[in-house]
This record gives sequence, C-alpha cells and structure tokens, in this order.
Amino acid sequence: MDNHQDLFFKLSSFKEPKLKEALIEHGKFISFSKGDVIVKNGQYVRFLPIVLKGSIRVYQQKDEREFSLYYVKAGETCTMSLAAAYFNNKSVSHGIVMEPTEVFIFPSEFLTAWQLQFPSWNQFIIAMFRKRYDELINNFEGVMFDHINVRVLEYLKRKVLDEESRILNISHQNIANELGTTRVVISRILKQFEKEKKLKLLRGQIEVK
Amino acid sequence: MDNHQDLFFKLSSFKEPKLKEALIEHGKFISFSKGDVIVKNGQYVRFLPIVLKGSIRVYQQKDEREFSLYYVKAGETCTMSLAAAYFNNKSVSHGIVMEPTEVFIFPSEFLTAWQLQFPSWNQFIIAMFRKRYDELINNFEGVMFDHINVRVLEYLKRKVLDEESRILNISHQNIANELGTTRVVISRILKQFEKEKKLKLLRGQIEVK
DNA sequence: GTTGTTATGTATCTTTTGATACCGTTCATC
DNA sequence: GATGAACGGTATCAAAAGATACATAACAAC
Repeated sequence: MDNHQDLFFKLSSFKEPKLKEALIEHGKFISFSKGDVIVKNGQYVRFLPIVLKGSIRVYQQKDEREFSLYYVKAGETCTMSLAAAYFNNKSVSHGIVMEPTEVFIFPSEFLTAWQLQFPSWNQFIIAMFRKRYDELINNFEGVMFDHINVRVLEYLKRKVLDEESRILNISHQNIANELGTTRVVISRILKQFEKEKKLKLLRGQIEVK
Repeated sequence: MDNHQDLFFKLSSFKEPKLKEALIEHGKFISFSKGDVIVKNGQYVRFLPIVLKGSIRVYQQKDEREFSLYYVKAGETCTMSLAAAYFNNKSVSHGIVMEPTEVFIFPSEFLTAWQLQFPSWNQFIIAMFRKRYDELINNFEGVMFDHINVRVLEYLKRKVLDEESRILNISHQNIANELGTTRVVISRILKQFEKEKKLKLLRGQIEVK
C-alpha cells in the first residue's frame, strides 16, 4: 500500500499536507484488469478516479459505432466524470481499462470542497479541463475539416510518436473504433497507403514508414 | 459608467470585495458593434472578455468553411481565450460580435492569480469550462453520429426554444456556417423539410411547425 | 490436424455530401 | 426604376463514406 501512496504523491502535484491527509482518509487504491469497465453511459458518477499506472479509454458509443474521446493516463483524471460529478449527473460516455491499471478513487462529493480549500487541487482540476478541452477542440477540427484518410494518417503518426516505435500493434477494427468509422473503410484506406509506400501491413501490425 | 459596473456585478457572482476592487482597477468596459472582430485565429490573447450585454460568436474556419463553437452571452466569458491565456498562446478560433455588445475586459495575466485568491472567481472559471465542455461534447456527438438533416432540425428546434419564437430570422448561409457545411446543402434539406410540412420557408425567415 | 475466432482483402452497390453552375427573386439605395 | 448585393431554388455531376457480402489467412486451443 505504501508503494501506491508514494507513487500517487510523486505523480501528483498536491502540496498541502491537509489535502494529502484528506485524500488518504477518504480515498483508496484499486487495481483493474484489462477490459474492466470503470464507468458506463447512463451510470451515476459517485467516485472519481486518478490513474497511477496504466490507462483508461474514454469513448462514446451509438449502436455499433464508437469513437474515442481521450485516454486517462498516469497522473490524470477523467473530465467526463468530473463534469458529471459537479451536478451529480449521469455519465454520457464509457470508460474501459486498456491494460493492468492502478487507480486512486475518492467520493465525488469532495470535489468542490477541496477545490475551495486547496490551491494545488484546484490547479489540478483546471489543468485537466484545459487539456481535455484542447484535445477535444483539435479532434473536432479534424472531424469537421479533414477526410478520414487524413485523420487515419494523423492518428498513425501520433501513435508512432507516443509509442516511440514505427511498428504499431493495432487492428483495423481498433482504428475504426478510435476514429468513429467502420473496419472496411479503414482497411480500404490502409491498403491505399500501402500502395503509396506510406506503410506496410501485417496481421495485427502496421509498420509506418 | 456606473451603469456598466452595476450591471456587471449584478450579472456575475463575484463576492469578494477585493476581487471587485481588482476587477475595476485593472479592467474596463468597452462597447462593440455588430461585425467587430474580438479575436482572430493566430492572434495572441492578452485580454479576456466578460460579456454584459449582446453576444459574441466563436467559430473556427478553414478556407471557405466555418462552424460555430459557441456563443458568449451575458455573464459569460470565452473559454477558447481562457485556454489560450493560460499559456500566453495564440487563439485557434475567431470571435466576432453579433449584435451591439457591452464587454468588460481585463488583462489575461490576472487570470490565474485571481483564481488562487478568490473562490468566486475560481468557481466562475470552472463553471465556464464545464459548460463549454458539455456543449462541445454534445456537438461532437451530433457530428459523429447524425446526418446533416438531423443536425439541421435539431439546430432549428433549439433556436426556436432559445428565441421563444417559431419564426426564425436566419439565412440558409448562416445555418451552413453554424453547422460547418455549405449553403446548397442547407437549401436542399430545408426544401425537403418544407415538403414534409415540418416548416415553411420565406426569404431570410423560417417558420418551424 | 480440426475447429472456432479474429483479422484482413476486396468487390459491389447505395447513400450522403459536396462542387459547380445558372437562374430568378427580393431588397436596399441611389 | 436601374443597379448591385444578398438570398434562395434546383439540376447535374463527382467524391466520400457506408453497407453488405464473401473469401482467405492467421492464430489459438484442443
């Protein structure tokens, strides 16, 4: 347990001793496995998560289609949950664990009180909103102005940077789910890119050139 | 001038006397006319606005296409400017005045300091982020999952509620700019809706049924 | 190796959206 | 009432994206 605490406070920038006390008192550490569902569309949000290790995919879904909003990574929290928590509202998106993930959770009722009491907590919340807002705007721009092939290419490029590897282990279906389209469309576009020598396709793997 | 101050503090929920002093000391009231540009894409954001009366349209543009992000109305501020101001960054969107508008502006450098000092200011900033974040998510959902005709109909319905009138004074081009498409597409869809008796078209005017 | 599952390739067809062009109407204003 | 600008109707064509269907390959598990 102490491992978790150390990691938690190393990751976060929470300064006030009383905030740290309050966090420890009211929150707890939980481990999730790949595939675990953290929050579902329509569910009430009573606990807020801060990720220590691993990542949570937050996405929206309608019928068979889905698209990713963002990934919650180490040191971050989920703004969809935040937004819901402010008004004790239901979540409008899904959160699912992508890899073994360690999370600190605490009751959402403390959210606003801590914001007033502790500047570093407040800064944390604002910074998260800002970051997600930026990401969302960028995605929005892409969706409104770019064709899917451009969005696919940009997705792949960013992933190459994120993973520091030109070899991406990802299926066509996964990419479709990220970008809000279907597998056939992605396969078609990737094939075209391969013809243009922009990448090489293998089973469950893409080598970006 | 006192009129403006009274209106400003009536609209806002700023409580701390020292915050009010600081606002008056560092900010000022400005009037804008329809068509005035408050901020352009690529411009540095050095002042933040709070609208007293009227509204500012915030939108993105690429080539001949544009789409609305939101409208800044009485008592509100512009989160795109906020987001930019935090890092002294350039704006990625445009802000243009839609009707005679009274604005309180203050140097963006005070943004974070006041957040730490004054809870009511902090609440204001958080509430704005939350509101815009919600709107953005909703728009995003619409764009990803719905066809344009659905989006047009929903746009019209919401506008009817907002303006408390089934008669909307708006051109097809305006609707296209709101939703990120072109005039011809909107005309085509509206004509279809008229055939379906969902509305009646007049020049510069739509009667929703 | 058999079986079932996942991943991928690809062809065909449809729908949606966009691009372009051209025309007529309305309106302000001079 | 002539002119030009804004607005709207509509036809035609092209491109993008989606739906469906089917085939093959790889892989895992037994």
